[in-house]
Amino acid sequence: MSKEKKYVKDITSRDENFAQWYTDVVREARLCDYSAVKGCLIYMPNGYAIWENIQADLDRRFKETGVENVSLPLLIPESLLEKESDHVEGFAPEVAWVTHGGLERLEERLCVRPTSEVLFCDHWQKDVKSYRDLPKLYNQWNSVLRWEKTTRPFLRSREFLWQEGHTIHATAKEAEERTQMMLKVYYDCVTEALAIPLICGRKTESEKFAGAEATYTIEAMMHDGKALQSGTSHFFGDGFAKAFDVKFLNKNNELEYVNQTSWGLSTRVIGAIIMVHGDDSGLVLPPRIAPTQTMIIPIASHKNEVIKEAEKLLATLKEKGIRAKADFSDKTPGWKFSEQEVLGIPTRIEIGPKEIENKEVVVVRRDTREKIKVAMKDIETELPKILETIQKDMYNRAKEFLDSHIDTAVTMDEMVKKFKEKRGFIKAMWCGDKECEGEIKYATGGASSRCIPFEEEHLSDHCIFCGKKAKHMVYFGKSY
RNA sequence: CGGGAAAUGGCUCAAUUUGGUAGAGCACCUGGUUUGGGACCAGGGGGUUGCAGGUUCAAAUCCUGUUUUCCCGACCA
Repeated sequence: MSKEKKYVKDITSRDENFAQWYTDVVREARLCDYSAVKGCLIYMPNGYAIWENIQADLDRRFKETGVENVSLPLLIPESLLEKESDHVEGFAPEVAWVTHGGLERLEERLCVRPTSEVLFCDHWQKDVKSYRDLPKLYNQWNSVLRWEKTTRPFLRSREFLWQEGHTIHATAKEAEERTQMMLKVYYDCVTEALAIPLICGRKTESEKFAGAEATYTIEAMMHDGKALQSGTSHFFGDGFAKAFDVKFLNKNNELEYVNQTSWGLSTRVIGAIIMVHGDDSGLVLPPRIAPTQTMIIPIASHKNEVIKEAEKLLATLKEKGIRAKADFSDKTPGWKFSEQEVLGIPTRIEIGPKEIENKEVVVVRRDTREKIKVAMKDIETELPKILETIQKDMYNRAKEFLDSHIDTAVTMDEMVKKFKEKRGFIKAMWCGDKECEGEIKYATGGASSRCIPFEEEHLSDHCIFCGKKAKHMVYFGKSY
């Protein structure tokens, strides 16, 4: 990988300085720009279009499970935020406040939503009367604000775009099922559309969401071996319902509290796409969510014949539903090749006098740079196949990377040594104690528990830190 | 939030050490020649140096504050 030929200048080598490489790719691919306020991003067309495609894919999946979209306000009165104590405690350090309306000081300050559980509860408290009103399966696409200290484009910003789903149910069982169902939706979307392999499972007590009974997560591994929590789904039981008095009459005419869930996935996954698939030439986008799937590059584009053929090709591909563009500018072909690569466009099609003569085109894959000659008449059926192959190959390569960077450890010495020598995750047994979790993090220089997988392996009988009886197998890793 | 670095045209940087009124390459615009891995020639437009104060005859340069960015750490549903 380190010998990888660099076709694009101005991007730091990935293995030389991963953090700088990330920043360079974001800038060179023109995904976002900084604004006057720290941590508040300008999503530029290239970046926003990726998000729109992720939205479209997820939204479709949500609706298939009966979810409806709604829109709740931006502001939350302080008194409302304070109703659920764990929740406030968790979010208090990172909320921003509106204190004035015009020139006058407000009687009660308003927080800019860091998440909207309390707003949904407040609404449902009034709206829900009977078991016939349940379940409510709501989602909103919006942005939220969390006053982070350290910010990085997409990975951790103060304002970020996401969707937050909120549901209430008559029974805990139904809510718990919904929690896992939505995690599965995330898993399917991220693995299928974003070609990012995942591990998933339950968060430990100390890592779960403020106010939740259980938090489930999908975790991806970046190229530097660090974990990125890419989506979470929470089961609340009736904790919020009790705090907000959200009750309904069941069939026996008895008042009961509802059971609640919430789940979110943010523009952070764009960071994951960059760090899982990108290389030293820039972005590499999975075909399914790439805003442009193929860039037609006419060669010797001053020739009428070439332009005419390229235009015909463009029309044919668009007709077929492929997101195709053509670059008819007077830049040189070499420039256009580099541009296609920086932007991560999955394929380019080279078409020049030679191709026209032979009634063929050259398709070049972004991920492997493989050149494929395709007969002109077959391109509309061949290109979709090539795009599908790229999608699969990208997933498989990332999966291979993930699998080969997961190790196991039975003793602390072994774990510390392995974290020092190799990037990635380490599976280990754990007694369930918060203290051991903290000690492991300290001893390894920052590896936290990522999740307790749904299917645990038995590596030993004892907790890796304290040696007491092990309760769970946990994935540990350094994270973003 | 701590430690370090930085902020000069869209980008990368020079001029800062030793104060003297901002320069280059790339990008952009016009015309021409080019066109198979970031083309070439000629001409042109664009910045008072992140912001606010201070010192000085004079500040990109020195001082103070502040904002933003980057790197490392802490924190982070």
